[in-house]
Amino acid sequence: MANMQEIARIAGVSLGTVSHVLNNTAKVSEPKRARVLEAVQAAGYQPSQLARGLRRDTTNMIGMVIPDITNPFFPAVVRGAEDVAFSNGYRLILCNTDNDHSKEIMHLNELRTYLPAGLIVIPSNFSDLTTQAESYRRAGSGVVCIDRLPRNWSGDSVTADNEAGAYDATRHLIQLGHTKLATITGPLHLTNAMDRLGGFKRAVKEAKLHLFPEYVQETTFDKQGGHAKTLILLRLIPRPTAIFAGNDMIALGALLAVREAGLRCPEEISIMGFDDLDLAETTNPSLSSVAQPGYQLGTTAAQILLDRRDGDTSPAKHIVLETLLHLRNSVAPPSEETNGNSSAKSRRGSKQK
Amino acid sequence: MANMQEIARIAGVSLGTVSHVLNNTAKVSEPKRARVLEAVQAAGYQPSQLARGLRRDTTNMIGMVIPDITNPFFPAVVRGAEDVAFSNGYRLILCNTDNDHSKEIMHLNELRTYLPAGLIVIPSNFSDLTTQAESYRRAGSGVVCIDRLPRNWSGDSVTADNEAGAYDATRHLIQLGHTKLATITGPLHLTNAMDRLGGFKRAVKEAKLHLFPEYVQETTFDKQGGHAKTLILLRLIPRPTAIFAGNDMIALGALLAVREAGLRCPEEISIMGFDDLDLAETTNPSLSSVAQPGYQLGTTAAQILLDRRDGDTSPAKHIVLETLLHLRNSVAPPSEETNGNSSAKSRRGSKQK
DNA sequence: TTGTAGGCGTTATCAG
DNA sequence: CTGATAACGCCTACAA
Repeated sequence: MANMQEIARIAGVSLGTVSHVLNNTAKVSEPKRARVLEAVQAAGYQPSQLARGLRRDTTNMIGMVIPDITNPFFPAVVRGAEDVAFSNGYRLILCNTDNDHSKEIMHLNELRTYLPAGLIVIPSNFSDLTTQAESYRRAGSGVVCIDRLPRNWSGDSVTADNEAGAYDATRHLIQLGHTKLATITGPLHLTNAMDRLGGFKRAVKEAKLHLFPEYVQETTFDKQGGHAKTLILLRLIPRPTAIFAGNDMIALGALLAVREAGLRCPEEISIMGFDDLDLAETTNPSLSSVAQPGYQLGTTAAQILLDRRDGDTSPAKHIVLETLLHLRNSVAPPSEETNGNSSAKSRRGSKQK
Repeated sequence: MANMQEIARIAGVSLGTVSHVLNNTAKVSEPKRARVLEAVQAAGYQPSQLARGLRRDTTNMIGMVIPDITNPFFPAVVRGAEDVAFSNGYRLILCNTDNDHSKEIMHLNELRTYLPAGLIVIPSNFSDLTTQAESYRRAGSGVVCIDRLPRNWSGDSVTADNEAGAYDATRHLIQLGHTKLATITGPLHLTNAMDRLGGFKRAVKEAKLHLFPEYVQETTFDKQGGHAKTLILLRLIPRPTAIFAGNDMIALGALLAVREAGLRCPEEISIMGFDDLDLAETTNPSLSSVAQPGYQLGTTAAQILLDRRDGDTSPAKHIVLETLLHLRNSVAPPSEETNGNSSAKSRRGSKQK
C-alpha cells in the first residue's frame, strides 16, 4: 500500500502538507491541494488506521461485547449499533462472551489496547464493570451498558423498560380474568430478568391476587429452560392458567411443553412472551409478547458514545426505551373449568375487553 | 496505560529485554525474566495491538464482511468464525454490506488499512472481488469467500453443497408423487441461489417432468418475496402441488400466502425450505428444509485463514460442506384432486416411502 | 544474555 | 502557508 510519503513524492509536496490537506488541519494553497488530492486518487491511497490510531491515541473502532450473537435478540441490537457507527465512520469489533465473566474481562482488557473510540457492552453477568469502565474512561473512551446493567453501574446506559413491559403484560392477563398467574424468569442476577419479575409482581400485587412461591420459576433465557420449568408448573395444583415468560425463547419452550402435556394454548393455558422476536408471529399459536426495541437499543448506545466523543460531558445518561404489548393468539381468557375458583365478576370483566 | 518502557523501568531491565520475554524471541536469564513477568502482572500491562500491528505489519484482527447480521442465517456463521478466531487469539471486525456493492468496497478498502490477518467475506453481489483480494494477498493477508462466490472467484472458498441439497429436496418431493413442482429462487446473480435452482432443475429433468417456465420465480431472499411470488404461483393453471423455496424466509412467506389463499399445507400444497433455521420447527406446519451447516461455514473459513497465516501455501481450497434434508410437516404426497393428472403409478410409489 | 537504536505510517508542533 | 522533525509503542537487527 502506498503511504503518505509516497503521496507527497507524487504530488511534489512535503509529507506534512499531505497530512494537512487530508485532515483539513491547515490552509493549503489550492494548486498544491489539488495535486495532493489527485495523487491520493491515483494511488488509491487510504491512511493507515493503525498508524493514525497510534498517533492520535484513539481509533475509529467501537468495541461491542455481547453474550452471543446466535441469540435471536442480539443481532438487531448489533445492527443498530453498526448502522450508527458506520454512518459516522466507525467500525465495530464484535466479541461474544457466552455470559462468561472471565471471557468478558479478557475481551475488555484486550479491546482497550486497540484504543477504541468506545465500548458498548451487554454485561455478561452480575459482574462489576466499574473498574474496567474507569480504566476506559481514563483512556478517554466511553462505555455504555445496554439491555441489562452490571451491579453498581453508574455510567451511561440504555435499557428497555422491562418493569413496565412486564407489568403491562401481566395486567393484560389479569384483565382477561386470569387469577392463577405464574412466571418463568431468566437468571435473576441479570437486571432485565429481575425487572421483569418486578413488573409481574407489581401487577399481581395490585390486583390483590395470591402468588404461590412455586409460581415463580427461575431458569436460563432459553427454550430448554422454558420447557423444563413449564413441565413443573403444569404439575402444580392448582395449575396456573397463564404463564408470563421472561423472554420469547422461554415462551417457546413453554409452548412446546404445553403441547406435549396435551393441553391447548390459549384455551387451557395462556402464554405471554417478552422480546417480540420474529418467531413470535410464526409459532402455533402465534405468541403474544412484549416488544422491545432492540435496534434502537443499539443505535442509541452508539449515539451516546459518539456524543461523548464529541465532547458531551453531561452526567451519566440512563435512557429507558418503551416497550409495547403485542397481542397475538397465545393468550385468551381462562376457561370456566380451568379457572374454577375465580369469581364470576372477574370473568365478566375480562369479557368487556 | 503502562507501556513497555514503563515495565522495563519497573523491572530494572531494558525495553528490548521486556520485548524478548514477552515474545520468547531470545533467551533471557531467569531472574530478569521473573522480574519482567512480575512487573507485567503488577502493572496489568497489555501490549498495544496498534503499535504491534504497525510494527509487525499485521494484526490479530479478522475482517468479516456479511450482508446483514439481522438475517437469521448469518449469526451462526459469524459465531463459528468468532469462535475459531477467538480461541486462536484473533478478533473479528464485523461489517454489514446490505448487499450493496459500493458499501462492500468501502469496507474492504478501509479494513485493509487495519492490516488484518485475513478477511472472511460473504459477497454482497455478483461483484468481482478479484482485484480487492489480490491487493489483500499482496499485503500478506488471505481472503476466504463463503456461502456464495463472486464472479470468477479463484481464491479459497467454503460453501454448502447447494446444488446437491436442492436436488435431494426436489427428488424427495418427486418421490412423494409430485409432478407439478415450482420453485421460488433467490436472486439468480447469487451463486447459491443459482446452484439451488440447478439442483432443482436436475431433479425435475431426471424425472422427466415438464417444467413450465412460470413455475420458476425469482425474488429476494426474504419473506415478502416468498409471499408475493407464491400468490403468483397459486394463480397458475395447472397449479403446482409443491413449492421448493430458495431459503426458509421465502418458504415462510409462501406458508403465509398459502394460508391467506385458503389452501392447506401440506394437504393441498407442499412447501420445502432451505437453511433449516430455528424457525423451521416452530412454524405451522413445521417446515421441511435443507439443513446447511452455517456454524461450520464460519469455523472452516476462519481455520483456512489461520492455516494460510501459518504458512499454508497450497493451491486455493474450495471446500463444499454437505447439506442434510430435514423432514417435518410441510411436505406430503399430493392429494388425488390436486394431482389429478399424475399417474397412479407415481402415487403408489410415493406411498411406499 | 542484554542493551541500543532505527523505523513502521501518522499527526502535530514549530520554525521558516 | 509549508516543510522538517519529534513522538506514538513496539519489534528486531545488531552490537556489546
